[in-house]
Amino acid sequence: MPENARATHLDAVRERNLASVLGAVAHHQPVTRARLAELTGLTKTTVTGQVAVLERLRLVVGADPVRVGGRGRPGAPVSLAPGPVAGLGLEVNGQYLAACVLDMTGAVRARATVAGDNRGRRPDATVAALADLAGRIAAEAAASGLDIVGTAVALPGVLVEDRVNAPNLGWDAVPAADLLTAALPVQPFGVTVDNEANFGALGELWYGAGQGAGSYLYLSGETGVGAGIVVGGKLFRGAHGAAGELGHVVVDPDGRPCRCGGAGCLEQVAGLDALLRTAGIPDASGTAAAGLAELERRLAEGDPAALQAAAAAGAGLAIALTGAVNLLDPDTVVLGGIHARLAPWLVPTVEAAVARSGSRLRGRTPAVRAASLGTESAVRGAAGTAIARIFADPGALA
Amino acid sequence: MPENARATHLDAVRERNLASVLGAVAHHQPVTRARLAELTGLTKTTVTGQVAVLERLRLVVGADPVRVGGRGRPGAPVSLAPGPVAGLGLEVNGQYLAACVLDMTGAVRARATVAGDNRGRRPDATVAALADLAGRIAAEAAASGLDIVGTAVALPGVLVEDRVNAPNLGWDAVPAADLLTAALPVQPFGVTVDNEANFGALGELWYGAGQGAGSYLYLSGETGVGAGIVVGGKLFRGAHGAAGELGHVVVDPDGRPCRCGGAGCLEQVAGLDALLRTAGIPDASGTAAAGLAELERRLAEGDPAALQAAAAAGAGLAIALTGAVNLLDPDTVVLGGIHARLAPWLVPTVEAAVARSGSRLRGRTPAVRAASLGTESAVRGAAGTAIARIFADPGALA
DNA sequence: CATATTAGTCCAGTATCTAGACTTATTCAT
DNA sequence: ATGAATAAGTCTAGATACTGGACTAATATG
Repeated sequence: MPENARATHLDAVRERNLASVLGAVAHHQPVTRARLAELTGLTKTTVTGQVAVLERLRLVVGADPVRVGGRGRPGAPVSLAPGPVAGLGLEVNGQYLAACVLDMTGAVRARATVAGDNRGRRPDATVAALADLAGRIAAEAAASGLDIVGTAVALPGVLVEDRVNAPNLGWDAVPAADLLTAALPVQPFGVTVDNEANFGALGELWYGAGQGAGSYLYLSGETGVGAGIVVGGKLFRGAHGAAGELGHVVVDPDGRPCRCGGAGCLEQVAGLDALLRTAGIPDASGTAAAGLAELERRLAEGDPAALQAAAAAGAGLAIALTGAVNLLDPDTVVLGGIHARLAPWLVPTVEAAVARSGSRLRGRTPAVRAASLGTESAVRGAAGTAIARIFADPGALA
Repeated sequence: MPENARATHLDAVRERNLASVLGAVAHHQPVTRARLAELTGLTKTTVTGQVAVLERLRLVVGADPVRVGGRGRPGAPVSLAPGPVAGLGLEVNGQYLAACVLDMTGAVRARATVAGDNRGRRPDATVAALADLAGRIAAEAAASGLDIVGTAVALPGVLVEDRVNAPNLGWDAVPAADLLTAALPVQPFGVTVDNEANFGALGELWYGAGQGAGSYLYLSGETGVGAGIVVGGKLFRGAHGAAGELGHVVVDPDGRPCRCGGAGCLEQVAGLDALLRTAGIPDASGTAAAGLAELERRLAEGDPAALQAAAAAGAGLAIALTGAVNLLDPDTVVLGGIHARLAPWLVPTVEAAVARSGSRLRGRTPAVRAASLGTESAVRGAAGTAIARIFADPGALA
């Protein structure tokens, strides 16, 4: 039996149309009310009313009347307001905490990072440190006239029923959303928690290398390897929110056993630890960043072990991504995290494999690119998500 | 910049609520208006009005007042009408054409199959034969008081921008939807064309082994191997509708070259041709069904070559499905087509592999089952899709 | 047989959108 | 300069769909 649609009431129409007008402003700013009416299919009357609401919510402001030289009365254009409404993105990582404030226009208005080893630290201690960082950056934002209305937090782990498993942090079934909601100030849009790969995918989609792609796959490589899947501009989360575990796709049936219980997983050839091991770089624990830098140096020099490590990673990625492309049919594949840094050694292999496989079926070959936001993909995506929630339901600010 | 919602008008509210009421009837029939008001969150007044519309459209009918023994005035329940509104499903396959008529309740009201080799036949000839079959079954349905309002057609190929590539039929960029729309009578809901694996997935979801699964993966094995992906009760089509090409996931990097351009694809170990080859069964062309029967016989006898073929297919499926499960996070995996018939020899291997990999991350292990509709999965899914379009927009019948 | 209880209908009221007339602001031609 | 043409934005009336509560209908209970 097909599923059924949820009932809608009249006020829902208003809310939807408010979101629709705000979205049209975002995509076409600066834009007049008359043009908004064309864009949304609503009448001028309705648009005027909705714009008035959005102005009252301080989400849009009147812009300078940019005349191009038409005939009649010139329109009074509106644009997204560069404040005071803002969203906060936070990120917890093995090596650092990061924060980033975005205003409605998507501009970065504040950012901060706190280095420190979060692996093995107690979850509540990490959450307290994050709340402290959030408090400081919120104060900084307030000083420049911004008001944070929602927060999103990127974690390096899998969400299972509102609990987070993050092996690289030593977190096991931690109710992260609850802890964070309790630790952070109350906000109209509350706190959203998700996987670092998912937010990274959105970050690159909105502000980085994924712009313009309707559907794409973002590969997030650190110690572990994960993927964020975007379809039609939205995250694909799977049935229980655990989609995108690309790191545990089997790329070598006879390969090394993996901490996931399987063997020959992608993570065992393309994760940071695996790369350093194969390249013969000592695992000076806690200095992952240093290890990566050393690997890059040796690759640039042409060190054979390093090149072999990159080749193995490239081959593994090629197999895993070929499979993912056949299964998901994306526009674009973006390599993020360590794989963005190693892109020169990986992209050609991956691109060739993806182009070869299935090309005779699909006709079209997805582009393969390196991420362009570096280590910021996930925080930016998180902050963007906080903003996106405002776009989805601006009326909730009232 | 986040995407924007489309504007809604008042009449859209009416349409949505009409669909909502119809859906509630479907899921809870027989059901009174008062209960429908509770279920949908609409008022009794509104529900009464909507039910009146649905009765006028002949989608629901009054049912016998089933009293359980409450106090007050007994309700006058309504149920889905077992006619005259009906949907038609069609399927084109290498070896046969099939058709199936479903009424609103999901009951099969007519079915027919025409055997014949469609491989290499000209697309327009195949379409003409299909239209002929559709005409005959529509006449049969009309004789029992049914009126077909929409048709869906399952094809063994990939859709690329409204054109179908179906290597097993010899179809290359055939504008199937246009040909079929022209060949079939005009209907309110028109003609929907999709992949056989996608419709098979929906067929098993609604009427077969996938019932109750929110998200699942349906494996459709014939000469080729494809997958239908259902997420949250809806098909996942990917960016360009070509998602689910599981047959071309790499399961053996050193394996045989494949017609897709790659090498070591799943299809090369788990497709029907590959299975027969490995089992040493001569490829008596055109008798695929006979080949499969022979393979089953030899497996039952314990023939070593046949067992080896099944083991290789099982191992390949295990790798491909493990990857798919990690990427998509479904509830359930359903093996369809030839793999349903071979399930006894495949399910244990696949189930063990899927349970092993990623279990430490996700906690939950998807169930692995054989399809239960046999060769009918795809036609049933197609017919169900025709019906589903009525459920999605009942007002379009007016 | 009266009362309680629940189903379904009727009717007035509210919120939202639409349509078209009207006002305002600007350009272009005379 | 001045008036016609043009386009933006506002105002008013009207249509539509839902809500809420009063009302009628049908049945069980005591």
